Amino acid sequence: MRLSEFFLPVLRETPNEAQIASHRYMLRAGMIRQSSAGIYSWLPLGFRVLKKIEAIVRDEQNRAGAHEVLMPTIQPAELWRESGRYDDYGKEMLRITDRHGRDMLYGPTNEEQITEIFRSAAKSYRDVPRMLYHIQWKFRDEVRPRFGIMRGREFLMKDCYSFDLDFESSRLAYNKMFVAYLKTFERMGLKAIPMAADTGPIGGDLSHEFIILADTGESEVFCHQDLMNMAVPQDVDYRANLQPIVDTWTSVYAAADEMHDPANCPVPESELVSQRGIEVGHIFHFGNKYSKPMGLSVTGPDGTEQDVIMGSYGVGVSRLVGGIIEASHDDNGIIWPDSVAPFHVGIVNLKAGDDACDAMCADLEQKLQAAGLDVLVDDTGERAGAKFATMDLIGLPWQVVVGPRGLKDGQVEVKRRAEGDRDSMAPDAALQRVIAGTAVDAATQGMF
RNA sequence: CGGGGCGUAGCGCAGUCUGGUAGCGCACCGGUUUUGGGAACCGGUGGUCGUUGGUUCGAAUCCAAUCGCCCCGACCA
Repeated sequence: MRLSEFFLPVLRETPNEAQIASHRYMLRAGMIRQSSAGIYSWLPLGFRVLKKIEAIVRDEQNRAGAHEVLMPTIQPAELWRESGRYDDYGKEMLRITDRHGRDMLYGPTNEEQITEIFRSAAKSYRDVPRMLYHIQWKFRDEVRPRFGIMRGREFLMKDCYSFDLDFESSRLAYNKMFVAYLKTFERMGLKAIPMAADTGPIGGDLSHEFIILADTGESEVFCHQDLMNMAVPQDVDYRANLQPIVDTWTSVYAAADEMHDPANCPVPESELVSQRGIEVGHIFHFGNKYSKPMGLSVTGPDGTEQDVIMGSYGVGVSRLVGGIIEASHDDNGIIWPDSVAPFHVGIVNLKAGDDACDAMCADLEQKLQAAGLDVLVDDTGERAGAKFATMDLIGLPWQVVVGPRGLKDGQVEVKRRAEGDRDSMAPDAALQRVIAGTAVDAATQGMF
């Protein structure tokens, strides 16, 4: 991609409404634009990150055995009257009346909708277990949207729903999602802590929040230090028994500040870690909370009708964009993990229009693309300092600097955004270092 | 929903107290000299001062209403 042809409206100064790092940088790096309170447009750079995160979430859901569907954003009120939540949900639900006077709503979540879909199709115990998910925009009319994309009113969420015959089977689904979440967040370069959570308005008796660690996070998390270094399982067989993995992760102390009681904490202070964090995922087992009132049942092996046992599993996809920035930035801008970077490498042409520089940049771009990397070439007429500042701001993992001075000696410079140091080397060596040093996520390969 | 703050050019701000017809920096356009960490100089473009009503000879400025946005708290993917 040539920057001279791209749409990247960077801001040199921070808009005064943006207080936290992710909001400031998303606005400055031209990733998003605010439409109204808590509602944003995604510009090309932000859109690429959002889509890459979505692709990774999708890939892990598929691996766990869930099937993707797509439900509408607008739902009929009748469904919510069936579950009883139409009256319970309150002002957070955006209610709409269509031209015929029918009560509709913009979905804040999809338990009712998925229950309706499943009940119309599932009749026998042979139709379960199943897991269905979708990645769709939600709307919750928050009283106070804030922190940019992190607590918007409109947000992109992956929500998965499990359908099982009994509790024990449902627990297997819960465990699959638990493990899938560990892997999903790790794949985005995040350290996620699963924490036992209140089941809240959705109800039920088994629930975990997944909190990613970031110094600027909203809530404080207390946990045993062992959790910090716990290895996320690789190459998981989702048909195998996952209970040992879940047990390993849930046996270690972890609590949000409202649940944490320093006086009665089982972990000695020397082993206790206190960190700030952001909730990016939440999984619930909620039994027959929806299946019972909405009449979702199947005929069991013994010929009796049984309520289907359900769970729901959410990931805040758009929130993750902000969450990753909160977890990974410095004073100069964003530092993207390879897997979700909008481009893996930025080539800085210090003298656009110079034949040698132009040719070198084009050659590097072509070879990096051939190796499967997403490449942004700054071929604008900006001065060097401005180009460097923009590159640091948008946070691409690698920068390759091509200028007449270095090129005279057959050298280009390679800079790793995270560490900041620059090395001069021959172009071939630069290619090799960047290609070898980039972990392109398979789910994002060739997306753009 | 309680408390606080702010709406003046794309962004950051001054001007409001004390009314006299809008300004600064950056950005943008043209030119010259420059060119390896946000260049300098010259010349330009761009604003119904959030909106509506009122007071006044005259309102960004005073009064009233209204809309929007942000921050703190309670609540949430």
